[in-house]
Amino acid sequence: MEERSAATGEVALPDGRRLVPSPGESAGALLARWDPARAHAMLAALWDGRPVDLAYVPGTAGALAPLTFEDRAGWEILQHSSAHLVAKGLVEVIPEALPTHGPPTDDGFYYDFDVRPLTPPDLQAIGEAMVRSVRAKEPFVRRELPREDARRLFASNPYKLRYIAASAENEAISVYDTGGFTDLCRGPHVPDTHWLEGVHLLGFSAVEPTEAGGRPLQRVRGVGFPTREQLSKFLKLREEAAARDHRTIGQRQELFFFTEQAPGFPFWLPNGMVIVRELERFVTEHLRKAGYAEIRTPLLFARSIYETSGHWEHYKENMFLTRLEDQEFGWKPMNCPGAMLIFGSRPRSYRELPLRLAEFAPLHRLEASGTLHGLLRVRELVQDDAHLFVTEEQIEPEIRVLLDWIREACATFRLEYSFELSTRPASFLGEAGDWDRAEAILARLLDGSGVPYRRSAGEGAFYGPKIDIHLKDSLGRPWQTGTIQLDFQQPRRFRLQYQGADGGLHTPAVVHRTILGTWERFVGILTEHVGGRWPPWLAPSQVRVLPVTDGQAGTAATVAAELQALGVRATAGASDATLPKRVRDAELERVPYIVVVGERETQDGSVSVRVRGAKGSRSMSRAEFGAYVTEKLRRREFDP
RNA sequence: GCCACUGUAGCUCAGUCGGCAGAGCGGCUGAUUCGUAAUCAGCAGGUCGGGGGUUCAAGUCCCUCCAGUGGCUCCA
Repeated sequence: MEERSAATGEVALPDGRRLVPSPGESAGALLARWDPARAHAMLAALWDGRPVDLAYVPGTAGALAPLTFEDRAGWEILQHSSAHLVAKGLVEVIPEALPTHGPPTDDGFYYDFDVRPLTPPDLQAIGEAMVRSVRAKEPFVRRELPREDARRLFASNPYKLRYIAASAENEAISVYDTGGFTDLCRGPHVPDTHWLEGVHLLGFSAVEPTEAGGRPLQRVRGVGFPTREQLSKFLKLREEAAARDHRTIGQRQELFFFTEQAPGFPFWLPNGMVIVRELERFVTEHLRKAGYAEIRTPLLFARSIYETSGHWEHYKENMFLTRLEDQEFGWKPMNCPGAMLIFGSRPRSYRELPLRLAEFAPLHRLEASGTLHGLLRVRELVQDDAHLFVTEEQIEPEIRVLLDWIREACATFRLEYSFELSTRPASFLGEAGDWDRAEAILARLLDGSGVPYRRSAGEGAFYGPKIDIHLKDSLGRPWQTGTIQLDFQQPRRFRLQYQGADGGLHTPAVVHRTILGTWERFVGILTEHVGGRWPPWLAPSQVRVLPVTDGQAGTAATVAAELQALGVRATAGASDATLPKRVRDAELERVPYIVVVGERETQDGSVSVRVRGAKGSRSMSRAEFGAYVTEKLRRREFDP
């Protein structure tokens, strides 16, 4: 806590200095007096921990601190001010538009309007209006109004009236004027529109109406920077991110493709399949060590199975259904029913627990057409799935192992991840008490793991709470991959039992879990993460052996064959183009190792190796190179 | 599913006012035999997303369906 000065009107600053404001001196003026060198970067202030405008005049003693774009709070203020600028521009272009609200988000801001559907020319015109406002350097001026005046001011805007009605009786109603545009707002704001020089509109879309029966609102999204240089940097980063898009790389590297005739159903091409199989091997090796057994269960089940599992009631809309001889069947959207049936197929003993059953089967989910997104959201997918049938005591140690394994796996891929704890949804199976218990267990495990996590109330699966792992794509959008779900409901519904040491019959708990999630989404994320530069162990083509001329075609074939015998994916290239051209092709393919053999190498049994990402080439013996590569592959090293 | 936008050669894209469908890359053929990010020449390749309409004439205008993109909703 900031120490309050006893002396009336004395203002404490972050470095411990105290200043006495002259009458009417604003926070901005005080801060400029305190630190003139940094004054230009200050866009707002904290007064006793509360964000205020620089124009705010502190009447009493208190603590004052500057806010800049570098501070999260300052960043948000600039985003929010940018939203105001959008509203000003949009109302200039479409005077009958009703602004609703325009908050900052994780990565920018938006402003929602009740207005006819927008068009690209609208956006263009709005942008131009915003630029005019920025050039005019219009100040954000705060006014506080009596409620009645505020109601009159916004009489034509029911959304703003609702905010006024919802605000606390004792709260001042404040509005901000910006070059003739007035918006209801708590503030604070940047001093003037010139601060918004680096604002950039990202697009617009319809959003669901805030209330039933209302018409959809139009959302304009954007991001703000205090300077054009910072905006340019951002745009450049985005451009680079677009080049890493897995859909682009997947096409270039021939990893997968989609066709209009099967929307949302990926075709894995030979190169992509190499990656999937390597990932499968990576996970399967772990399963063997960690005491899992593998199973294979049907892709189709009669409706009654889903009625038992609860999917019929809670997931039917997302299922592909089909009729077989007058009976309704559904393609399985998850592997759990099959695992439940196997557990229940004969009497079980506590000695068999924990029973860990893994199944990598194709799953079908009828995702809405508008949500499909390359490999990141598909309708047919394969999870690295397993179900752990456990006693109550085994829950914690089993999940702890899973959390460790997730950390280890992410380290292998150098992926940054975050955990999310999702709790009981509105539509759930079983008793609230079971849920509380399960949620408490997961929370305790996460707390104990020391990894920060987010809590999402109401986001759990219908049968239990879960810990989700989130990975981000190249544009920073988060995607759920791995998941750990604790389920007391399905075992009960399937009447699963085991005989305990006490001779009695007990119902096991089930941990549903995936580590990488699905091959589809994981390969998609990983493609963007590595930008198509696959770690050698995953690279579809690991070594390209190039002869300098036809004369060394035999040498190239021999070298490639030697490497293949070591289990390396090596191919000998032809000499159908100039060497620089063939090197270029292999570089663009992101092959980790390009080996050149010419006359010299043929003579002395060496190879000239070009390692992806390294400058130049180096010479080594064939045996040395073979050992080098196989060691890289064995250790699953990230860099070649 | 909702809103907006987009769909032309394998890929990236041009195609003006409605008037003969184009380029680069890739592919194929030939020449070149090349020392670490593009050798040269020639050739092939198109139901202009599908269907319907307007028109003497449609890649271009209108309707409709499909798919994709960005959001929303939903979710691994």
